[in-house]
Amino acid sequence: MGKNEYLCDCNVIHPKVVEQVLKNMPSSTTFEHLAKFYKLLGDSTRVRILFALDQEEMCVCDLANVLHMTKSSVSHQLALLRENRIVKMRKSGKEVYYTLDDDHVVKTFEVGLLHISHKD
Amino acid sequence: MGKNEYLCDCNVIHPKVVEQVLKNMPSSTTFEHLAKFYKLLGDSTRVRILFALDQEEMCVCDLANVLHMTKSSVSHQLALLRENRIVKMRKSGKEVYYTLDDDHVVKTFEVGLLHISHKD
DNA sequence: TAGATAGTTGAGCAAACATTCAACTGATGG
DNA sequence: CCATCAGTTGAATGTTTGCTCAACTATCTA
Repeated sequence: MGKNEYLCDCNVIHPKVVEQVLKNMPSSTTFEHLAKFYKLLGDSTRVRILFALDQEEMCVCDLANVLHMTKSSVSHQLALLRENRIVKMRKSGKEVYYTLDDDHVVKTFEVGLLHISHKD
Repeated sequence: MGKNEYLCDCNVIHPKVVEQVLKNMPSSTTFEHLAKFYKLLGDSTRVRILFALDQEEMCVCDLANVLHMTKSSVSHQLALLRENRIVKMRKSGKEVYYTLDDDHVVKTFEVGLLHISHKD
């Protein structure tokens, strides 16, 4: 996502609107963090993982069975979620147990589900 | 995302947990809709567009100037958001004005911003 | 100690995706 | 009618990304 400082190819039509909106825009970094967060929720496998973990603490094999996927595939996605502190893990014997690590994720879910049920 | 009915490569370790979670899991379609919704918010350009439109109704050229991008690029993203009924358009003369078409988007934003400010 | 099971990890690959470029439509004004 | 400006659209391109496969670590148990 390395952005150049390229200019747009058209003129401002309503200078006051542009000026006003520009004044209120948060930094690019803020938007990138926000987009990154939503992108993590923007995959059906990860959404299903989070939904499952929202109900129960689960180990990788059980998750794989619930999702009908390979351990590897699930583990890759869990690693991604872990790196971004959306889930956390706990080791116990041979197993690794995962749980949600973020209250906001649950709230985002609720709003998202509301959106879905409203539109489709 | 055409998923096969392939099996996972490991055994169930806690049958009761798996059974219980499986019982509560919504359909794959529901998760795909949900993921699709989040994926639409999972891009910094689109997030910036939505943030701008949350403040003011804007035409494509003004948006392009606010975002420092080409009309084409902005228009492509607006088309995507329009197809998914997240923004709507209104024609007036040569210009096309866009606004948000979904209350839930705003609420999702709030939760997302909360998440960001909490973690970083 | 050897074998089996739980889980992780990196490389490879195909599909999805964001931006660019160029050609196009359509409305305005001289 | 012609030139210009706002906006859209499709093809091309380079990047991102999700899954697979195979190799690996670690823990338990016979």
